Amino acid sequence: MRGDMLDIRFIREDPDKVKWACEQKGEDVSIDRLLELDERRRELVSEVDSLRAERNRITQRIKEAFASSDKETGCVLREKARKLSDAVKSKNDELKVVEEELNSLLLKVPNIPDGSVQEGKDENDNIVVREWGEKPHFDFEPKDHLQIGAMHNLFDMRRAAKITGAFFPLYRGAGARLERALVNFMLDTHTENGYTEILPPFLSNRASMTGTGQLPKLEEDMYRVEQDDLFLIPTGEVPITNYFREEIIDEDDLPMYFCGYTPCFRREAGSYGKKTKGLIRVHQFDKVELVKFVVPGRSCDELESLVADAERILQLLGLHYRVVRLCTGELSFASAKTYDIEVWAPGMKRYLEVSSCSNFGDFQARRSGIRFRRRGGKPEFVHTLNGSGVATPRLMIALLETAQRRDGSIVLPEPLVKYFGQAKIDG
RNA sequence: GGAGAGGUGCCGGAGUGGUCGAACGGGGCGGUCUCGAAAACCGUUGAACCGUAAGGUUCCCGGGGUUCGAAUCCCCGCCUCUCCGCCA
Repeated sequence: MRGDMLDIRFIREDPDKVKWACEQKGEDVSIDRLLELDERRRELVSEVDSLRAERNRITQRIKEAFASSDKETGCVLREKARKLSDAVKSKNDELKVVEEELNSLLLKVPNIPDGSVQEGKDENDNIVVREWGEKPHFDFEPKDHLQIGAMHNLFDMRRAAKITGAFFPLYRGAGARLERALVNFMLDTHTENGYTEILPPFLSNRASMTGTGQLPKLEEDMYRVEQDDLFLIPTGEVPITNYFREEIIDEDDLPMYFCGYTPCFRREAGSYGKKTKGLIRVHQFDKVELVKFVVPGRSCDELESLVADAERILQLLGLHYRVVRLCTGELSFASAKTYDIEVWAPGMKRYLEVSSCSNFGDFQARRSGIRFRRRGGKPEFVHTLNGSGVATPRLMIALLETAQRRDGSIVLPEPLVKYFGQAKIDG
């Protein structure tokens, strides 16, 4: 359906489409400059190649000359080869400069929205594609998670701020145990459903961050360990997707499904004060991530089932939610198509995004060199997908607010009981 | 952190300045044989870039350097292994 998008060839063939994508996603990249560089690059490559070809021919003759003790010819040729080598070098340096700029521009070109995504500017253009369950009714005024948390001493944001800084969470007692229970419940649910569990490193290097598309754009949004040039992962997507960076996967091994628990670290630069009460927006949160590697033709269907797999968590917990298809303007840099899952938090009286499920097409695979080979064929890029299945803080918010009773106790949904160890939080 | 060893194709493993994109073995693929299979035998089997093509160029962990010429020599980095130290 879609070709080799974001391949330089694709950009060459359909620059308008790429420009449109940049516009839709609000990315400022000069495609014209990029094409200019591309053309210059090809010119230089030809020049360097033919210079080298000639150099190689002479080099061969030098060998022969010396082998037949024709020192004179040998020396003359050697002088000639030396000059050619110098020429190769300077042309090649020129080429490197061009390639460097070309490359850095290329890395800033966003993925192209899939044809099934509606055009739009902001969240008002997102489309609710379905809802599950309904908003619970209370015969009392439901408390929000902060009130509930305070009542049962589940978190302590104030002291967490002392330890680290504002907006770092700290769970305690039943709160900590509930967090742990949720993570385990989700992991078990997904592994029973065919996902292989991964527990990856929580820091990633620059190459990995570039591979999944966090870099270069989001450098400022990530915590960075300067000394080692590593980044704290903003999502489990990064380490899990990069698991296969620079590899050629056997076709028979596809599709591959992985899930993994990781904490996620986000600086959330500039977002203070923006609906950031309590646990809703924090610098560190836990998440179970789902990642798929699939054959190109399958990724559309795989996205639908990925969303369904994430939804299952909320269904099992009996939480009302809706699924939203993001418009072009709301898509992330790397995404071709994204569904958000928003769970209803009765205390906050609003929907909270707990999952974002995306099809990246071959965008990430291309950047990270993740390929597969069909029988007897040439390597091709896989398609990658991922989604949260799901993020805990907001899940916990929705759960606490939904499961509260008039007396302030929390009655846990049945599937969670064996993980939590008891059916109720009270007293 | 200290001392050594090493990173070569899908895998194992040669190669230590030209004739090497790379011996040899295994695997894969195709074929012969067979009722079929195994075995045996024969053939084939890396990737990227430029080019309509013919063809050319590059790649032996990554980056620099020496040289007419580097997988092969030198320097830096990354990674792996062994030993010592330290530590959860």
